[in-house]
Amino acid sequence: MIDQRLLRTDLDGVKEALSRRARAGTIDDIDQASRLDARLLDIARQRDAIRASVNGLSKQVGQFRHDGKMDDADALQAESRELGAQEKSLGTEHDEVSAALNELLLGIPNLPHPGAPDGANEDDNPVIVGPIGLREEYPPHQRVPHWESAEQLGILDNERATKISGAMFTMQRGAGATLARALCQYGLDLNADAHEEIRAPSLVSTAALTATGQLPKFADDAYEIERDDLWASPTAEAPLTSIYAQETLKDTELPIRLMAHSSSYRREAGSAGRDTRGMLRAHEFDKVEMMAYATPEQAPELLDDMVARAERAIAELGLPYRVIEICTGDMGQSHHRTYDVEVYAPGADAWLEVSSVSWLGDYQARRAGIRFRRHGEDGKPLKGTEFAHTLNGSALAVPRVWAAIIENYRNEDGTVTVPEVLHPYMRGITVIGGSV
RNA sequence: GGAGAGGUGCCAGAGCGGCCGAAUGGGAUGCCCUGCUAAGGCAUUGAUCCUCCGGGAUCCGUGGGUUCAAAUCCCACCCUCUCCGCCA
Repeated sequence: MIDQRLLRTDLDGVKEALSRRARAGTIDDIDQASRLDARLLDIARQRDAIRASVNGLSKQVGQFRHDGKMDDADALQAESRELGAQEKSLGTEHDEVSAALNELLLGIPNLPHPGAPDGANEDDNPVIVGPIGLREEYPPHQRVPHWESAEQLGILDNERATKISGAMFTMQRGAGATLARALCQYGLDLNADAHEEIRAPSLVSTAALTATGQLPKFADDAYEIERDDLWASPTAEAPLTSIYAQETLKDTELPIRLMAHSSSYRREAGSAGRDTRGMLRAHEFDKVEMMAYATPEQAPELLDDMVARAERAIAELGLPYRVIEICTGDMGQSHHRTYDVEVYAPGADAWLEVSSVSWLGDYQARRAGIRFRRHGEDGKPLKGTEFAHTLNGSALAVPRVWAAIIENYRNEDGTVTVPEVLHPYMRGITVIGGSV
């Protein structure tokens, strides 16, 4: 959520920033929100004034009754009762306007960082690193898409996964399953130097998904477990961000950096029919996620560090990759500034997004009620609190990295060499397929 | 799922429907006392919103209700603890 007060203090600035996002209707929503905000303020002032009178009268009533002046008390009670009726109607109006405003605000995207590149869509995302490790030519045996080679090797069995759960579910077997698990462990170990490992719930509350921005606007993208008012977490970002919801942290304990391996569940409602083959897009997939709570001052450096970590994971696997910055037209609703790491898969002949690292500003913190208190040089707490900044990003998205390994490391005989950094986790498997 | 107990400030813990944003104790902070420490004395110690900066409103698990007035009464829900059941 953007800062509601900006609607009063810098409406033009908000509009200017959000117009860069090229999302239809946003400016109208801002105008509408601004009007509602003004009205709400007006109503709240009136209501508070009436409440003040009622409170004052009630006190007098108490005094009169205490002194035995019942007639005076009765008179004041009557007066107060009338005020109460006024307050009630104002209160109803206040609640209605407040609900409408809140709904609007929850749908208004975050303000993009001034340095984020302008652009209309994903075609305008500038490449800022690489490509690194990309070959001029790929031999024919690496031009085989993984859904063919992996099925041949017997390490991917999506046909049977479909039998179990339907289309767009995947299943790895044998060395393929081992490889998927190895990637999780690798992703965690690589970042354990700076992150606390979390194993969080996979089913999360409506509040948790609202905090991160998936709700209310993108409800169709998530699996809902209606009976229990829970949602299958579409990313570990959701549970990780709600860990400190409604808490006030100390600036001295920031940044708090967490990582989690989790399964992620997505209905992929908006991308039905896209990337339906292999491991490129599935309803359920595993990844290792990084998350940070920070002060506004710490955030830029953390963003760079998290991108570097995502990059390093791919680089050390020996996969060709590049880093792009997401332009204003392609950014997610909650994002303030975002970088993607993409890996090249020669078989599918595509750049696959394997990490998306974002700085959310205080957008999610405001929704989740995550605050922090500053402390002075002398270590004493200062007056007041601020919303924290949050950042998150995938340290390693398993399926697409898995696919990229199968395609990039495919040998002429159809076997797949396991990247060296994964050897500690592969139970001795260094080559997939062939006579092991 | 069943039975019972409970959810109050940084912590513990009290709270007749009005004098309760909240006793008391602990902690923390400041000052005094003191050669130092300990002990002691005094004081301070929540957040959010609005503000004509005087102040006003709200918050005692959450949401409703009763009342001139609710931490206190009523209803629903959530969570925690104990016992039983079930279970990895």
